Amino acid sequence: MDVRALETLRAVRSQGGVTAAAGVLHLTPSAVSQQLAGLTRDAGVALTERVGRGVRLTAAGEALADAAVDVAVALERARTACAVFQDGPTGTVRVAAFQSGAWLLFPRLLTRVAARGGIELRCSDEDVAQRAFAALTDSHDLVVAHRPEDGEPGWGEGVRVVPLLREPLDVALSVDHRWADRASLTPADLADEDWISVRTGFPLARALADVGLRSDTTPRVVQRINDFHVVEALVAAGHGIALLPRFACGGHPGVRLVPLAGARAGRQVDVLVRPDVAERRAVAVVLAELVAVAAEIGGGPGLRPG
Amino acid sequence: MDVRALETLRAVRSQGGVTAAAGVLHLTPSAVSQQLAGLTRDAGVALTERVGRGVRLTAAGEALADAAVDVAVALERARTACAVFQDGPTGTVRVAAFQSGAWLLFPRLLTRVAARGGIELRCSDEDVAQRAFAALTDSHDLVVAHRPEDGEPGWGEGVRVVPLLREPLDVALSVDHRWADRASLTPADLADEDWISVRTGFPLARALADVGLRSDTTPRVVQRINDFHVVEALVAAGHGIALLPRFACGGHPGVRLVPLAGARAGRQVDVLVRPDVAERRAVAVVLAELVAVAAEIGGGPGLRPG
DNA sequence: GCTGTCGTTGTAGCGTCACTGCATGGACGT
DNA sequence: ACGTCCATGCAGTGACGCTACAACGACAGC
Repeated sequence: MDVRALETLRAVRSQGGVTAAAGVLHLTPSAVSQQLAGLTRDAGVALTERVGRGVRLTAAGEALADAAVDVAVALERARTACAVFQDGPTGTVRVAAFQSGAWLLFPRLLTRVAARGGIELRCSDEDVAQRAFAALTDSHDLVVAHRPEDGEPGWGEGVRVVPLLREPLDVALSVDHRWADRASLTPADLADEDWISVRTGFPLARALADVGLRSDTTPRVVQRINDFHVVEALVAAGHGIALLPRFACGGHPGVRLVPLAGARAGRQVDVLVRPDVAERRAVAVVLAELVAVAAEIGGGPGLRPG
Repeated sequence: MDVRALETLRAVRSQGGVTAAAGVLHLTPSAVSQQLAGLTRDAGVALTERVGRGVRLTAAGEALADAAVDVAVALERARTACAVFQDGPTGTVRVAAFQSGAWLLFPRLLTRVAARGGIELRCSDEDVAQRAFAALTDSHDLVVAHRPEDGEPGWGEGVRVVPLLREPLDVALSVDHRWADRASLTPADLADEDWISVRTGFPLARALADVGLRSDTTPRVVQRINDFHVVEALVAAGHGIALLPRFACGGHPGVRLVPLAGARAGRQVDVLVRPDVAERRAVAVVLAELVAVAAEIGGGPGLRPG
């Protein structure tokens, strides 16, 4: 029973298909298929079953994929076991984050990690839908993801979740808006406004719908923009209002953030990491620094990154 | 980091050398050496160091060998994970035991396992010194070993120990001996007798020395025979007396076993199994049957195998 | 001190195995 | 009904690990 094949099986599960798994493994789909065939032969039971034009893991496949994670963890522990006998944690760590999270965290994180020395950070921002965050753990060591705070915390199977911070969502108004000077706003106040939201399937889309539920209305979404800086520009120009995270936004001079009263709106920012990757000392160090950065930001709501 | 190489490192530790490890792995010493070299390159630290004309594991090597056991366990769990989705436990299990243990346990064990079906037993008797028992776990799934009951229970590193039974040691006399009809004997009674013991380094050699200590004498050993049936034949012919285990001996018509009073003498019978091998369902079943057989024997001291 | 032997380490040759590329078959959407 | 996408099977090729052989170092005996 080959470890590479087990890793492949795990990738097929998290990526949801042979071709996608081949992508993150830097292989051809044919190679993945052959590894699965060999693994199935070793296991003696079917591990995948065809569903439509794709494949899905059987119950046995799921169990084996779970076991594959344990194998990977044990292997990584083995690497760590002899790594302590040499120098400190070293190597490159690949970190992915959604844009506003990247804007909020990466500058401080890079500073702190550079100060420690020995670890090279490879940061990248990824604009993916809610369900796609877990799959990023195949190509990145640490994945900073966000979700509605009241949503289920289920990110996916075989992925460890480390909470970073809860970020309140404020109402972003143009400074020329009639309520720009209000200390707070209720859902009822916002019933008849033009809204700028994000694309459906992305974490903050549901947060706005939840706010609408409080006033028994459906928010009138006139634009769907994912990049918050673009949203800010639109809000400043008076093209609508938006729900924006407090820490990551608010720098635009033409935009005012007003807290929401009578409704609890927020997003939860988590770090996703595969258990085996988490065993790497360098990854553990970066994760700890990430938590520290989040504590700094969450502790003082007015803080800016840098 | 290859799992084969990790397994090789573990074998080098338990076998105490490259050539011996190559033997149990069915490889040439050159292949083992190359695997070690590759593993050392991956680890970044020296895993072995030369001592005399052999090698020894460094601290890093020991740590990595420990981790290798965990990897093997995880891999075996993976196999078991999908094995539950097919049929019951199956396969062949290799069991080794010292001679008198084999005589005592194998017949009943074979009967019980055959009654379950699906598992093929490959039994063998091994006459090795105390320290060599642990190394047998590389070539056998289960190893039945024995040791003086008051000795340290340390069998070796990375091996799981399951106690089977404690077996008292009685004094074996010829039926013509002047004390053959005594109900019990004290160490002082035996101070001036000719003894038949086992070869030095074997478990029961120390038990006799301990009995001698109780009477402040050194037992006069006139023969050293490892096979208890040969010992019985010599005792019956009046060539000396011996310390023999109660359950495994006593069938000879010319020999009488007399309990020892005033001194507690016994041997402890254990099963040695590698943690990864213990994960195999078939091995676990056989181990459970072995424990059951031992309970039968230990429960009624007069029982004979069959 | 020299020699014989044992055990580990390096090198050339070879076999095996896994991956690439391409072709095939099935399933969904237009 | 056709095109597209995805998974799978098959031949070719490359790399990797093993065997066989040779060399070096270390211990024991004369």
